[in-house]
Amino acid sequence: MTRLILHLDLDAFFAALEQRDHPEWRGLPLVVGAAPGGRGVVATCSYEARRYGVHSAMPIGEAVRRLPPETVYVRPQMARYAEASRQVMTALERLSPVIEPVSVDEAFLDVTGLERLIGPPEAIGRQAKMLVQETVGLTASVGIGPNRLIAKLASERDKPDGLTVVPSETVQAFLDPLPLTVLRGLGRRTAPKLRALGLETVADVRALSLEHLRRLLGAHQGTRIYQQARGLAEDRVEVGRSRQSISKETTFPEDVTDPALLRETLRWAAQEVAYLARHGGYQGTVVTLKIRFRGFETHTRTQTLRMPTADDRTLFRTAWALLEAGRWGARPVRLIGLGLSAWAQGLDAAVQPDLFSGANRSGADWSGANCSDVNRSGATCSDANRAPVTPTETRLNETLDAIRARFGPGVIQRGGQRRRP
DNA sequence: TCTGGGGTCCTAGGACCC
DNA sequence: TCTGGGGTCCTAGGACCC
Repeated sequence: MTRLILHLDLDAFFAALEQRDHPEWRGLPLVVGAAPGGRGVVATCSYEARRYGVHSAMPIGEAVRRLPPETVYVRPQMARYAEASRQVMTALERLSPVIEPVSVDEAFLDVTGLERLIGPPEAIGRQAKMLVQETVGLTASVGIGPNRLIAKLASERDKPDGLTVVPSETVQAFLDPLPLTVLRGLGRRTAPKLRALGLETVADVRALSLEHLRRLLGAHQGTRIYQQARGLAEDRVEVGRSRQSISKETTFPEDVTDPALLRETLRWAAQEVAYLARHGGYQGTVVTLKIRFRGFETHTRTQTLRMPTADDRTLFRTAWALLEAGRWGARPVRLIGLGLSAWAQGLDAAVQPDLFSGANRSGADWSGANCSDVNRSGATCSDANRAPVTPTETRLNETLDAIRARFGPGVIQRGGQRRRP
């Protein structure tokens, strides 16, 4: 049976939200991302900025070089964006309850059968865009097709504020002239392998045999590309997919050799990850340490624990032990971070929300307390309403403030948004 | 140009067991 | 003396995506 899959993508989401809330920024090039002069990239930029060739993931320095002086630079406020995203997703549920958000600004909906209620696919698409406009006052681009790949490519066809429907009969004609990089999995590394053979478009890829593609890209990847080139892809939309891992990492404004600062940063990451895990009802058994040295050389080390945990001290101790076991010496560190994954069977958030966070609801006052002996169930000082800052965080903030004082404001990027006293 | 942060999934090798 | 095949788990790295 042919399904009808709808993909919706909010146009320049972060930038559009900033311009919505700051009328004085409308019509100007606007960049959401790292501070100019800092060590980061563009997260999103307004369409006015895109005219200068600026795009997501471009190093901020390069963006500054290209953009005119009147450009507005803002730091991401993820909490605000997440809230708007939730509003959008909730509104779209009224169109179809079979919805799978894939990121903060994108979702797939299975709208199979809605034609009887609403009308042709175009009418369903218009309905989706209207819901977004009414809810958050933003435009979205919508694509509709028989599977996720086609729906997604259709939404990219006509941006911003576009609506493209690709019926099954026209899938191949739609796909054939597109550059081969539109296929999922043909990126920076893999695409050149095919270009080396003189291939440019999806039609060119379709000329290769399954065996040839499997030899070139590996059995799994080769098969997937072979199918995608023929318009065949996943058409299931998974409701309530739960996450597989939680991580926190940070790039220092300047490479760090001081072990104390690495320790404090790792402790901060452990607290953040543990906090998120407990509030999501997760306990994980695999701890990952991530470290990136000067020159961008990146390593990961993992350890599988005997017992699942969401305790920040366990995460920190495990990660620190991994770091010491790495024997990397005193090389300048660019980035450090920590992750938790491999949830205890049957205990993820979808099944047992908040199973592990009950102990955190006591309302006890941890502020300024020594949190080393709170309890064994995962509660620590970093919970209690999040308002009091932990001693660890205070120390980290002091260190980061010192760096700010040396390198100027705005250079410190710490992932996510949080309440600060 | 000099590369964020948060993710997902895959591969490949080695250990270990039957 | 030399040497199996399969399954599972763990680990490191990498490609890719938004």
